[in-house]
Amino acid sequence: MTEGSTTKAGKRGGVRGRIDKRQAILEAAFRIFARDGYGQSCVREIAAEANVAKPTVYNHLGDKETLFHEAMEAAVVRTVGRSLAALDRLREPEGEMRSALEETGHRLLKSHCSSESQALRGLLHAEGPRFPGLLKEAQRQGPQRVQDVLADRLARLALSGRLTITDPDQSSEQFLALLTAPLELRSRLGTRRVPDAELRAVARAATDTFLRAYGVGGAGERDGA
Amino acid sequence: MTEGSTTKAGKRGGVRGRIDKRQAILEAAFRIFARDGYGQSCVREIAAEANVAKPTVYNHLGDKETLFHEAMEAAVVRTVGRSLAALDRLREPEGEMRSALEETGHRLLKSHCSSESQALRGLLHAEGPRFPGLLKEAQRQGPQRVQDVLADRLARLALSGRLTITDPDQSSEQFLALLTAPLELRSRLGTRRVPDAELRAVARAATDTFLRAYGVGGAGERDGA
DNA sequence: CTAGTTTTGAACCGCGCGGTTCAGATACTT
DNA sequence: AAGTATCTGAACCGCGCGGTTCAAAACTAG
Repeated sequence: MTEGSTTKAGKRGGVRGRIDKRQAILEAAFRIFARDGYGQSCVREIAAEANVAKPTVYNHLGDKETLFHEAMEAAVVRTVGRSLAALDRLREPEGEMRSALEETGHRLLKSHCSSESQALRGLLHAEGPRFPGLLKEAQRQGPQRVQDVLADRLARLALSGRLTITDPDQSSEQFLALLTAPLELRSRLGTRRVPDAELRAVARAATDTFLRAYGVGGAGERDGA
Repeated sequence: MTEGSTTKAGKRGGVRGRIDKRQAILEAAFRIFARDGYGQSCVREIAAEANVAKPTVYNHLGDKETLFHEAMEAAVVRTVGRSLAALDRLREPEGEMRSALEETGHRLLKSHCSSESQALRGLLHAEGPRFPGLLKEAQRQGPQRVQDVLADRLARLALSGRLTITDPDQSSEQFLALLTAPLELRSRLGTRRVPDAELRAVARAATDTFLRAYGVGGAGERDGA
């Protein structure tokens, strides 16, 4: 990525043909890989999905492996942005802690459950062992970054006396755990679509527990309603 | 493992044995599938791993798909037992709540991080979408069962006044979330071996947070030491 | 021992894959 | 206009796969 516009940049694209083939190929590749898995995907079909001839694929990306590698990296970049954006709500939240956390959680979950995110995690899980470098990178600038940024936010909130956490990294890890882990089972490893109401419920439950443990006052804010 | 002392030595049999070929094949198949993924595995190699001729594989299990299906189901059965066993510690725990939860959590994590469990989850994640029936069954009698049994235990503890939870199912879900989710990142999706000390730390942190939220007294037991 | 079942190795088949080649079509540049 | 870089379709190659066949072997039962 980042070097997309080297030589052939900046054309206006007709609906067909002159768009940046490379990106079209990478997106199509990700779709096919996500659907069939790496081993079951064939380059032919990827080319078809991208509306491109097979040699074109091999011109832009020499190899099925590097095609996969590149398609995955692109997907990581696309995905991580949405998760990080969800955390913006936590910088200097105005209302009460509960609603800020709950909404942040809900946004994180929506990003987490987007079909692209789920497909990405599935593929990483599936082919990660065969692409250790890719896996490491993806984790570092994906979930790890989200967790770090959230830790920063939580630390600020603790400093301003709105949370009673002492280890922001651990709290961040655990808040994310309370959010995402339940989805594993509920979405059947990403196979089932989870209705938004359920996401909201999970976010609410996570926030509840988190505030019970780390809300101001130490006793947590028991919420009867 | 477990293949070392089979009963092949009973007769003058050479290298090949009279063991239940079928099980040997299933175990070998799981090993190869786990290592290479479904699409990249070839039956030839599975047969070799099982010390068996290729037609024998097709005699016992007619098809690569059903071979996979069956191997996975066997692995599920093998795995779930270990996790359920870890929960035994929670029936009428004698000491304090903290140590019981912590040790239970640690055992669950050890089971969760066993190479077989990790491989199983990886394969489910990888090929689940192509085997929806298998995925559903595996989830139902795997994680779902663990979560349900834990909920039972927690409910008993709440009833006897040792926890202040109101929704055992949710608490079970969240305790498991606090345990397993952090491992996703730390083990790099099961690629990295996590040292036992780290498992202990995660179990401790999970227990800490859980008790802060649901320990007796509502305020949770803040534990300095 | 005989009779019967299972396992074995090796050869075989058809197929679809990853990857390449090439001549011709297409689009941008000047 | 010509010139250049790219894209295209189709054919092609070699290979290894899933799956089968078969006759010889190994083992079991009686």
